[in-house]
Order: sequence, then structure tokens, then C-alpha cells
Amino acid sequence: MEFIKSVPNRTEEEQLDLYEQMFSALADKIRLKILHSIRQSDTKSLCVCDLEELLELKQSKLSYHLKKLVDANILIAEKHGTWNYYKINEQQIQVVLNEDTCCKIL
Amino acid sequence: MEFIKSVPNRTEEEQLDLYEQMFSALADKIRLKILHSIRQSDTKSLCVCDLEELLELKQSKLSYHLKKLVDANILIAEKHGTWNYYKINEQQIQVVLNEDTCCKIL
DNA sequence: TTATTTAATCAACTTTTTTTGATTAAATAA
DNA sequence: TTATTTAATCAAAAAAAGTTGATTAAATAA
Repeated sequence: MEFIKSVPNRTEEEQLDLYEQMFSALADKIRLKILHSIRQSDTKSLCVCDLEELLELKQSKLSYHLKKLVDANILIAEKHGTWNYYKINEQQIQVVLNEDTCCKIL
Repeated sequence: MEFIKSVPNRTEEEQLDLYEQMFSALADKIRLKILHSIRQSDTKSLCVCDLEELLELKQSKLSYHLKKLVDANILIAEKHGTWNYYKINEQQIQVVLNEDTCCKIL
């Protein structure tokens, strides 16, 4: 439960933290490939086991990288039964990248 | 893995390397502050000693971070006598960021 | 109930990145 | 010439990020 409190504007330091986290999340080939794979998928959403096959990476490694992207709010996780599906948070990615750049990269 | 070829004659793996390097260069508070300082300066160009004063960082640390930005082609170095001036390579930064994002961040 | 599947998390380890003070080099001034 | 200034580079240490196989938990199937 979140109450609307007088949340002060983000300080510059907090803003910097945010951008640093976003860029860090994008600064890795595996994570760029994950985003690209999700982008190109039919449902715009993939589970860990899909990515395991597609990228030929082991589960624990994928979970590690997925967490980085979720923490940066670039991916959103949705649980369906035993599966955990990940989709791109388009709004968040556009905080940093414009649509063109986005298309070019992901 | 298919990327729209903005830069011809590069393999997909090379493209990924390039974006990884760009994002890595931006994924650091000190380096974002360096870019911001240069952006806000009168001449859009600063030397190491200017940055030493502005950001209160020691010379060797600054040189390390400036090198990262130069290697990623985000900064351009110009030697004038004993001084080394750094300016932003606007074209390169726009490979990743659009103008709005650029203004928002730097 | 137990067995299986999916995926997060953990701890140990490896690799990469960053920091630090010292050294070096190049340009200029005395 | 020597001294000074500016800044790159180096090597050692510290810190952070990434990898790995094992364990755990939660959902579902048998």
C-alpha cells in the first residue's frame, strides 16, 4: 500500500543513480540479446526456459541477467503457473533511448 | 539476431560490441558528470585540470575515465600546448541517445 | 501424498573494473 | 640548459560484476 506523500523531486544524485543503473543494465551483450529476443518474439514475452534454448545459456546465468534488467525496471516479470514470463517495459526503456535507437538496437 | 544496419560492414557481433562499449562508457556517475560539465561549459570543452577543480577528483582518476569516453568515441581530445581539451562527439552520442534524452541527462 | 518442472537464490570462485600513488613524457618557461 | 606544468600511463591493490553448480521454493502432475 503506497500513500501519496510529499515525495520531493529526485535529487540530482538520485537522478544520476537512476541513469547509471539503466546504462549499466544495457551495458552487456547477453542482456542486449535477451531484450532483442523478447522484442522479436511473437508474444513479446519469453520465459527463462525459452531464453535458455534461444541463447544457449544456463538457467542460473539467465536469472542473474534477468534480475539486472528487472531491477533497472527495463523488464517486467509476470508469473503464470510455474513459468515466469518477461516482457519489456517500453516506457522505461524510452527514458533513455528514443524509438529509433530502440529499434536499431533491440 | 538481426539488427537494422545503421553502420554497414559490421557484423552483428561487432555491432553488439559497439553498443556494449557505448553503454558501458555511460554507465558510470563520474563519467556522466564529466559529460555534463563539458556540456555546461562556455566553450563546450574542458581540460583535465578544469575537471579536477570542478569535480574534485584527482588527475589519474580523471584520465582513466576520460580514456573510457574517448575509447567509446563519445569524447574527442584536442591538444593545445601542455593542455588536453575534451569535447563531446555529438554525432556519436546520438548513435545511442536522441536529442531530448541527451539534454535530459547531460 | 510424492514426483516433476520451472526458476530464484546462494556461496565460492573468476574476471573485470576502478582506485591509488608513482613514474613518465611532452610542452613551455626561466 | 634546468625547472615547471599538464596529463598519460603503469603496477599493485581494492571493489564490483559475472559465472558456476548446488540448493531451495513454488506450482503442478501423477
